[in-house]
Amino acid sequence: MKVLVIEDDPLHRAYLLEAVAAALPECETVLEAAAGGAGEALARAHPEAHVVMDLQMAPRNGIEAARTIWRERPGTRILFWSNYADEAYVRGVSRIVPDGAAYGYVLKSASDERLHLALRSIFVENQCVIDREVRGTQALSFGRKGGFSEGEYDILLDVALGLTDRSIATRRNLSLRTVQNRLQQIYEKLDLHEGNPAAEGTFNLRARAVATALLRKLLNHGALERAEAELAEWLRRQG
Amino acid sequence: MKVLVIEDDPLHRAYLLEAVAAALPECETVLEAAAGGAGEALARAHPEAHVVMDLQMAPRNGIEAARTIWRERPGTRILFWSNYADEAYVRGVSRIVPDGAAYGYVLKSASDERLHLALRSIFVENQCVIDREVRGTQALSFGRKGGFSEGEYDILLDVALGLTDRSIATRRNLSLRTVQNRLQQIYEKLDLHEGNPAAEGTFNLRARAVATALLRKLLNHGALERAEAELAEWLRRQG
DNA sequence: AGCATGTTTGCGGGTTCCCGCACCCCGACC
DNA sequence: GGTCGGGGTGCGGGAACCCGCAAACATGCT
Repeated sequence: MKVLVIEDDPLHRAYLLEAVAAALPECETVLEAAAGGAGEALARAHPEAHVVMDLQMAPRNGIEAARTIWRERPGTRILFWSNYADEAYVRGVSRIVPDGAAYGYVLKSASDERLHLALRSIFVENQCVIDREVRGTQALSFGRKGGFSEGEYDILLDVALGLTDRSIATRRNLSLRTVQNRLQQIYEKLDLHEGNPAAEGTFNLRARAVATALLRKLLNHGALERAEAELAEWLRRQG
Repeated sequence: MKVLVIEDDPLHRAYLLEAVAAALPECETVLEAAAGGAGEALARAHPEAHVVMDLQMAPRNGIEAARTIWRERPGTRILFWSNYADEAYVRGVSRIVPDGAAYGYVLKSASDERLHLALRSIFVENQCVIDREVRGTQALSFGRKGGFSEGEYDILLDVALGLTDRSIATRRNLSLRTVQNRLQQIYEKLDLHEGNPAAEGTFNLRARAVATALLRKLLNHGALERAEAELAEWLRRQG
């Protein structure tokens, strides 16, 4: 068995190497990479290696790296080991996981035993392991409780990027009025109206929506960067 | 000499404790706290202790903790040890440092020697130490190169929070037209016009400004949270 | 004083945005 | 077949926003 560790923080990387060695004695080679790009290259060179990686890395995001790895070999088992359970991360991961692939999501604040257990469950038993806290935000995200549908989330991203209603409409192949309708639903789900009683008119709803989404960690810097890259691509194609 | 270490990541905290012990043999007591609130309490109990702390902590931000510590004892020497040199962090720190106080800003990616040197310079020699990279964003922030003035930055924050032009005006005691003028300058400094050739009208400038500020790390989650808290306070006072 | 520079404010118009109302389409269920 | 609910669409009005123009106003320099 081979395991590839991708983590930019040297202390955390050392801790991970130790944890892998302790939890997986049957693992004969442990590879390490300090950045997303290097990790992708190593994964390409070792097609049978399982992966455990951080999500928050600069300059190449963990989600980007995971996406290219999974695109090249959809069966790879990946354990994400992250500091946060932000909805933006959770949603970003579940967006890119291929059908039937085993993966895990463990918080860095978890105990050593949790991490060891997750390592064995995924890489030996081929079983998905999602931390309880992460499950929480997952349920909150996809359940009825003010959860955003895929389409609504896309439009929220477009708004956060600063697109006009009209350009969102052409980009998503919708009518202008439909875009505005969805915005209405987004405002509703973000409780932009209920929160403030007499504070009517003090807020620009469009900007306020982005602010509350950021404060609730529904959006974060990584998600914005990815969306910005896609937008630039689309703009280029558009001419 | 006493040193108080405030850092939520256990691995990093252990590393810091070791570094302090190695670099400052004259330090007889090392206190440690795993959160901002606990750090403030310990600082209150040990008025002569110097502080070395992380900036990015949940739930109580490092800047918040530093502010209350400095408010209670403005002479305290604080070394900030952070992962990032985001303009939002740098600006946040220089906003709260009292006149004449010695402080330092060292990146976690710095070498052991750099950290040791900084520890001795600040706590023994009473000298400010700012990492080269951090100095870079500092110069970029306050120089002529598209740097934002204090007032412009405030308005950028208000816009990011989703306030209306009118409410910004009343909050900052300005005319509505002045607010819009400053917004114009902000759009200019953010290159919202130059960047896109024929992409006229595809962007909502107000939202686009927030997006690019976030992407350039001029704003980040912590800054937004602080601004949101201040806004809530102002709204309550307003009635 | 005289002048230059930069900031603040008012006015007006063109555009975008917010949102209520009504219509259409289509799958679901009786 | 009927009808019912949800999502997409068009129309229209009121508000907010973007921005050019010009008049005050402060400030600093000669």
